[in-house]
Amino acid sequence: MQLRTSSFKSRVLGVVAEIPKGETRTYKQVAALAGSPNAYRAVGNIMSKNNNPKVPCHRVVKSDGTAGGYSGRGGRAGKVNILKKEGAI
DNA sequence: CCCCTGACACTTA
DNA sequence: ATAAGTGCCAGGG
Repeated sequence: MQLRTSSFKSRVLGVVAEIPKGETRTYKQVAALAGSPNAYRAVGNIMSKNNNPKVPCHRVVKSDGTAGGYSGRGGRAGKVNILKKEGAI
C-alpha cells in the first residue's frame, strides 16, 4: 500500500466511503469508480482482507441487489439488517 | 516473478 | 428460477 493514497485498495475504500447512507452500490460499480470496472473480484477480496471501519462495506452488494457476503456483525444477515435500517431496502 | 485465494459477474444448460 | 462453469483482477506469501 502506498503512502499517497494509491493502489486499488485505497481507491476502493475511498469510493465505498463516499457511498451515501440509504444507498447501495454493486461491487462492479465500486470497481468501476475505483478505476477498474473488471476488478469487482479484487474489490471483494480487499474488503474481506481489509475491513476498514471508515468504509461501509455493508452498502456494497452484488449486481443482483443481493447482499452477497459480509465479515462484520451478523454476516450477510446483519448486513441486510443494516441496509434495512438505513432505508436501502 | 509464480502460485493461491476470494465478500463477484456473466453465459449457457 | 436454479445450477454449473468460465473469466476477471488485485493482494499476499
